[in-house]
Amino acid sequence: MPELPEVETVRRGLRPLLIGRTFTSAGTHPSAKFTPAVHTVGTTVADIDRRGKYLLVALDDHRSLVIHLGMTGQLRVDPADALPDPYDRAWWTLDDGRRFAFRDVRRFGRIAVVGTDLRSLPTLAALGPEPFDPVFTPQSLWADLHRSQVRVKTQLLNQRVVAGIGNIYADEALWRARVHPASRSVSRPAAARLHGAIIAVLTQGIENGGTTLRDYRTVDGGSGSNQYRLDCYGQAGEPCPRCATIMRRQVIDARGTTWCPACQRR
DNA sequence: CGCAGCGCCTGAAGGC
DNA sequence: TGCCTTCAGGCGCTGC
Repeated sequence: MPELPEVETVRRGLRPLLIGRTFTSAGTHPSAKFTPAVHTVGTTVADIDRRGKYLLVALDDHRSLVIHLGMTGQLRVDPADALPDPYDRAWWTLDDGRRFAFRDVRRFGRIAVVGTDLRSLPTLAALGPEPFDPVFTPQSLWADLHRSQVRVKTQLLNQRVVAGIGNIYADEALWRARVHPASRSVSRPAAARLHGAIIAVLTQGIENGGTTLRDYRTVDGGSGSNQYRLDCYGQAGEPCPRCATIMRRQVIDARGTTWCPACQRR
């Protein structure tokens, strides 16, 4: 599932391929999740940014093409003679003849085109701080978590306390900070550890080009390597890398969750 | 306004 | 071998 490190890796791969290119035609799957893509025809890509898990393709008319990869989304730039994939949900012809494609088997992804003000898209307006932004501090994390009784892991996933975390990096950060995922309150020292752990696991994820468990691919079709560096996610039944206690898995607020019952106490 | 619950999707994997 | 069921889960929407 593409989270911040995966989207950031895609962003970095896409920039040299798309910046300066003009969309000369576009087509989509009939779902309204993808049809807005056609409104970019005739524009030129000025830059590619990211906000949380959203890819922001800045266009030369000051609008932005916003792409969320959902669960199974992939972005590719193919040669002119490449065969289209049956799971391509949106595709653009570029002025150099190549083809830009958004492949998304489960169709959990979506596309929007917005004007100058990105906040006009409610989902972007509601997003919490970027984890690498200086406004995201141990104090702000504690204060935001403290405001709600919702379980800490669920708050990390809701994109309002901080943007960009999904199930993999939530489990990793909580493990690293030694915080129980189902906790409904977190001490100041625990929030400080969690703040550092969030930044650390996301930084490591970016450095490793993302986590490829199944669908996630880089722009060139390659895999990331962070799946070989996971301490917690998917490690249920294995010994904890820190204390050797067998790691446990349980569904918490409808999300599969793995933690160490010894290191991560309530 | 906060939040719980539901629906969207389909391939993979497991059971019989 | 083949059919059926279950599972994975981010997010938009609805309604309390």
